[in-house]
Amino acid sequence: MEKYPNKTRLLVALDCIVFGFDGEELKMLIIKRNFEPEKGNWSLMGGFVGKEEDLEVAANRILYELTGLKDIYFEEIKTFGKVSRDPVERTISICFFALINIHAHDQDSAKSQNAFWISLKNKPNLIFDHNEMVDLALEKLRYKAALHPIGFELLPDKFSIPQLQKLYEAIYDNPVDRRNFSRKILSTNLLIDTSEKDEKSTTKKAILYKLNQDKYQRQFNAFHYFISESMR
Amino acid sequence: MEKYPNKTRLLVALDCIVFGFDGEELKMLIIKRNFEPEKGNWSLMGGFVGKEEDLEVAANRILYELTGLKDIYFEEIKTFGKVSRDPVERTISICFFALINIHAHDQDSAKSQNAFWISLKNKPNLIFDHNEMVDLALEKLRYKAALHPIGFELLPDKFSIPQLQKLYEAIYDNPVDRRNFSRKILSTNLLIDTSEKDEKSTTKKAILYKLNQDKYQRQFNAFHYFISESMR
DNA sequence: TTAATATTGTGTCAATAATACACAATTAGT
DNA sequence: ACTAATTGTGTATTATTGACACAATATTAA
Repeated sequence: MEKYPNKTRLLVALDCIVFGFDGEELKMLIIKRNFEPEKGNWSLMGGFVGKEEDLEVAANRILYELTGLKDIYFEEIKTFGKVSRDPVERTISICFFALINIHAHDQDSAKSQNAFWISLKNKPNLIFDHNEMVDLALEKLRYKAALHPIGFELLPDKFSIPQLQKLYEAIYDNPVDRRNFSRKILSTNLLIDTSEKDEKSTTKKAILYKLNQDKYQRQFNAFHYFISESMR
Repeated sequence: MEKYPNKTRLLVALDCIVFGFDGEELKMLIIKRNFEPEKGNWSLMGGFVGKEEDLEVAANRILYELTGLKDIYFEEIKTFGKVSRDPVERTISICFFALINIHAHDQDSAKSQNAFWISLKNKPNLIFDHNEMVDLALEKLRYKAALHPIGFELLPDKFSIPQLQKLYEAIYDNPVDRRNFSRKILSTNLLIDTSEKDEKSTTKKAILYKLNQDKYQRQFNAFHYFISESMR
């Protein structure tokens, strides 16, 4: 089994920031720990990598345990590896963030993990280096969403442009010009008019669009400049 | 020592793609292995993370062993963790790329590691998943260099705009319009005219510039769009 | 000494994109 | 039908990009 002699073997964990959007604020899932160490304190969802488990498989497993969802959009951020980052025993943690439609996840899965949605603005203190992880995740989300059509992952299948705008305003905590935003989004040709309207609205009902999945996947890595530099 | 019971501990390695530029072509350092496994074959420079060694410290150690340089620019790419990626024993590898001035590194350090510079265009087959790592490193370098002034890390302290242009042409394997490139670079105000000239040139000698270090560090994360989308 | 050659620095112009706005249309509730 | 809130679309100005031309500098060879 151990064929490289005299080498150190370490615990390898994954920790995940799950972002969601409720129509008003950017939210994330955190866990109230009901186990030691740090029982009762807040942490990110995580888990150890199994002996015969690929890293990607472990990430999907952890996201599934938390949300009951498969094929979630997620992205690696950084591997945290300070010697004493976990005071119990040295653990390397591969940190990633995931984006989900907040209304689509399984409530029971979240409950079983003791998970709660909180607004990024009221984030409590988290254990270990998890605060640093969240800061980096938000930074990466902002970076990525400014250039690539990543925001759609946080919305339902059908959504209006005002909804999308509110999402961007929540991500960047900054107002966006309605007219210019709409023009930019429509010029990408990523949206298909469903000819339905947003019935939730109390005044003029906005047109609901869906993603052009083909184009979305083909052009995902293209630059779009959704958000101007000064706002990021 | 082992305080999380029943959990798997894994070997944790680092593997590094070191890029350099000789004035004509984009190059990288690879190792001819004189040890088993895969003795005689080509691989990336790497090493295991020590028992009491921070990840960042290990990365700097490995880069120092290879190049004799400290404070090198490097950036994490991804952590590779397929179960059977190392056929000898399961090993997680944190992959990163580094950029150095090819003329500044220590030849003896490279020799002691059995390292050689090769052009990206003549890259031989590498062991394990190292080919995949190089592909990803090049992709990340192209992405990053298109938006951020990362290219300067590959040049000497004093360099001309034509030199910088040749570097970008090498990175993207594509010709660049001289006039527009020059305008774009100068408009960033990142360059300071040293009022010296490039004596290597056989015709009109180009002006040598140096980096405005202050501005470089302050605006590193600003978007610059050095390279148009169609070229990346 | 001058002409030829290669390369560098700078300039122009049209097309495109970004920014800052204004106005008309839709819907629910008075 | 009038009001209030919100949505969809338009327009004028400014800034940036992309395609191109030309003059200046340095070396080499006639």
